[in-house]
Amino acid sequence: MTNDLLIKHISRNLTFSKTEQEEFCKYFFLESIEKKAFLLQQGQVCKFEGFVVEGCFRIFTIDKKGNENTLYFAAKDWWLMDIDSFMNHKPSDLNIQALENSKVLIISQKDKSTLYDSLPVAEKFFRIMFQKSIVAWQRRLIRNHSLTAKERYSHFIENYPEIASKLTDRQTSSYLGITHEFLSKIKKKSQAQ
Amino acid sequence: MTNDLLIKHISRNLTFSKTEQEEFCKYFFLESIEKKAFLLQQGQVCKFEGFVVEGCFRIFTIDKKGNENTLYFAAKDWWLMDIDSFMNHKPSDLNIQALENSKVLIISQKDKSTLYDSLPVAEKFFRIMFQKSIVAWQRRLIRNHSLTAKERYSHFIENYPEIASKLTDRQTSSYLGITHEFLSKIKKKSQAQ
DNA sequence: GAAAAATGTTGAACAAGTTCAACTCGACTA
DNA sequence: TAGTCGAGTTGAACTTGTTCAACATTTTTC
Repeated sequence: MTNDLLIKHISRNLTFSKTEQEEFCKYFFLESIEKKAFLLQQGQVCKFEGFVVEGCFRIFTIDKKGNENTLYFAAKDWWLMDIDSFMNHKPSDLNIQALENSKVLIISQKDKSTLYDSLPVAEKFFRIMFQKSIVAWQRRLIRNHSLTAKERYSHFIENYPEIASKLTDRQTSSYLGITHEFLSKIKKKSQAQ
Repeated sequence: MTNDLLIKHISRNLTFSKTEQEEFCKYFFLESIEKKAFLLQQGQVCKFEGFVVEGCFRIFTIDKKGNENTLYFAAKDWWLMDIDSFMNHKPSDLNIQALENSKVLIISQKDKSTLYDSLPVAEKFFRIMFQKSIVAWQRRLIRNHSLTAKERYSHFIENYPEIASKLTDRQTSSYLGITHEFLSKIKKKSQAQ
């Protein structure tokens, strides 16, 4: 079952009964996305939430100067959406693009509200997920303020080696908040040592 | 009642019945904190969650070089805690300090679990709060990557004038991720124009 | 399999932001 | 009342990271 991964993921955080597991999973359907295809493009309203089963995605914005800014990467076991757009029914600033052929368990916005109503423990589950997510955002902000580009790069490849290995330097640099030219220079320097 | 503000705050996001409001509020107690006093210091485990009723707080870390890094400011109507420490019962990296004489509605960790169990709609409420918080963190990260220090400063004082007016330049600069010397130079330049 | 397009590399000039040290000013304290 | 302490200012030298342009290399596309 493709839902096995989702159930395992839930169980890492909370104990669901068999019935609860089934109720939770029944709203999700599996979708395959080809490399380079977009699950969401800026301007669209995000009407789904996704859980990555296979592959990898990049979530990024494009600013006024045309620079891409990567918010995060989502590999297997990660959730995927534009929360702002999803919550407030407004056009998204984000692009969600597959970095390779991928599979995602999708739940529609409508079904998500139904799920919350029918299964109170789903509220608890997502409340915990969101809490964890905040911790990650806070830590990333502190790293951005207190570490140099080189230190952030090292941190990234050490902590997310599987993701890092799938990326082009341009994608990595847009996550770190530096230019790709400078990343190239950082890499050269660390080789030299 | 000191709980009026809390009830108003909830109502902005969700509709609670009178009974639910009472059940929700009964776990909170009001605490007064003097200017410069700490609600939490790094090394301690965060065993509470707070809702600011009056005053203002600064939540910050101190890194290895001794630099202060402000995560956020919490004025009236904001929530206050170290989520990581609270969730995982581990020593906090954060300091929560009152910038002026302040009042906070406090709920203990123990009562928070009781509240979640006794009032399912509390799960929904905090789930929504956390979602909103993530949106704010994501936006801040993008600003940090795509705007200059001067632009971030302008954004801050335009969007949070009440908070900004209470801060010293050192506090502001530690929020923006720059040195206080550089903030001083930014301010001088924008005066000149 | 060739052409086109995107990716990575390098250097030189530049801009943004830091560091350190010296100085001013007010506020609190003995 | 003097003294100290923390906050803000300024300048000079420095470091980090950017920009632009040229070129090499790989990947994609037809």
